[in-house]
Amino acid sequence: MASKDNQKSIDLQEFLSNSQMFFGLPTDEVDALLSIAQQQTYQKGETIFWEGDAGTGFFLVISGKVKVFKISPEGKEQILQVFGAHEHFAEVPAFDGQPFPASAAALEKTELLFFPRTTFLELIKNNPSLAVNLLKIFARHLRRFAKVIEDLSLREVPGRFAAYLLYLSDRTGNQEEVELDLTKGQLAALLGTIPETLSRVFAKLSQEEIISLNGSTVKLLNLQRLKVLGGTRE
Amino acid sequence: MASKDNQKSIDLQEFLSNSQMFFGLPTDEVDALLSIAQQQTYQKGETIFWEGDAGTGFFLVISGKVKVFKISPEGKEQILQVFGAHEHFAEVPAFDGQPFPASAAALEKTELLFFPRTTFLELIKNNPSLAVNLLKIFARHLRRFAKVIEDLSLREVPGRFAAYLLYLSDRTGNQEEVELDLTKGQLAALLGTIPETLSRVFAKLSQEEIISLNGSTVKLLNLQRLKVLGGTRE
DNA sequence: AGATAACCTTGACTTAAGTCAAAAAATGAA
DNA sequence: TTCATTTTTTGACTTAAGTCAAGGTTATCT
Repeated sequence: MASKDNQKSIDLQEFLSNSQMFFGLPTDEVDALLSIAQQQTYQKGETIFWEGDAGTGFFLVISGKVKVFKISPEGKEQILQVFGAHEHFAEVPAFDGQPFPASAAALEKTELLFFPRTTFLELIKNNPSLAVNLLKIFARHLRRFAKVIEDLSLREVPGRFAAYLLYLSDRTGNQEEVELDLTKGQLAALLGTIPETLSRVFAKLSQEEIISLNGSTVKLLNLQRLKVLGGTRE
Repeated sequence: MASKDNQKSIDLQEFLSNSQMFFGLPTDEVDALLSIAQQQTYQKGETIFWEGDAGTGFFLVISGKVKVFKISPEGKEQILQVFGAHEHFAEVPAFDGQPFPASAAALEKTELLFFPRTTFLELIKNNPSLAVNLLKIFARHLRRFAKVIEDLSLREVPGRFAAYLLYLSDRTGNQEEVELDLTKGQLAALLGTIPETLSRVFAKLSQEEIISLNGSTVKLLNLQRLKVLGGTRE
């Protein structure tokens, strides 16, 4: 019992030290953090917070997957980002104390660590390296968002989809095939479209033998044409 | 002569101290900065940097107006942001040293101060308050970008335009009318559309007597309906 | 002022992508 | 496995917004 608990807390310690946010933080600070952080569990589909709620802190994903999204009055959803294990989200409201700028929900059963804002702010004050970590995180988010804006405004759905496949291929280093980590519906919401449209894009690209689909595995049959579609600018 | 130069440098000192970035910075540091910053002048339409160029520093607008934008291979432009006097841009590449994520050009004759990256990084290291300032700036940009993404994905052009008018009205505190600070073409690029479409939206809203247009002055004839269109959520 | 260029509007047309509805697959719980 | 729920696909249709081209307006420079 006691040893199991101990094991678990050592895991979390590693988790924190390996996260972007707390990288380089002294061990005793990490321990202190852990005693304050609250572990939370969400079931698939459960809401973590709604856009407009008071920004009381930020979250680190221990396991599972979370979407951060905006939703229109008509019910259309735009996923801003998906976060998996070791990643954290809602750093901006935790930093500035303003309401959450978007909503968050669990895409599957998810375990989170919640860090209250006050703890977080004190920690930043006492650890300049944390401020630098946070700056790096914000900088990365800003670059990502700039790309999303570009995609939504300057590219059509097949191009966005192709770019996403190339991104997955790049991440895993596999030029042959990629594994979709989201349902088609969620993927549609991430790419700024709706399931019907994405479905037709799948059909078109399959028919043109640029990709082929087995379950959630996408074979990249024609990287050349995929790159043209995805507009590999480099 | 000498007194004129002196006068000018005092102005710039004030400029720096009043900018978001350098707010609260000790006077001697500001002086040191000024001796390193390079003053630059750009004519209307002139490019300041291109997306992909090495991120060598950031810019503070002394006078004039600058657009930061992305452009598609087909030539469609999406303005990410417009910066006027007292505002600064390209902080992210200055911070992370990666290439500029977008291009920048002068919308009118513009005077800038350029701060080389190296100076900037040293300054951050020695002034924790500067890191906090930068965090605030990044946080604000992230919130803005999240809204832009929402607009592009979940709203149509009339809604975006109405939201923009309401934003101008809010900024100036004038519920009766607002002054457009961009040409229609630039406004179209800011709202993620093209001049023809924006022109038709103007026509439609004028015909429905929601707004009326005199030169660059837009009278807000029906705030109610404008708010419905602009989707004032809260 | 007059001329050149930049910008804006309008019309006719095309097209990407959304809507709605129904059927087909896939998933998961009993 | 079987049934029920959820997800995905497909078809027919609509619509917002882009394209192209022509005219009209406004601004700018000498």
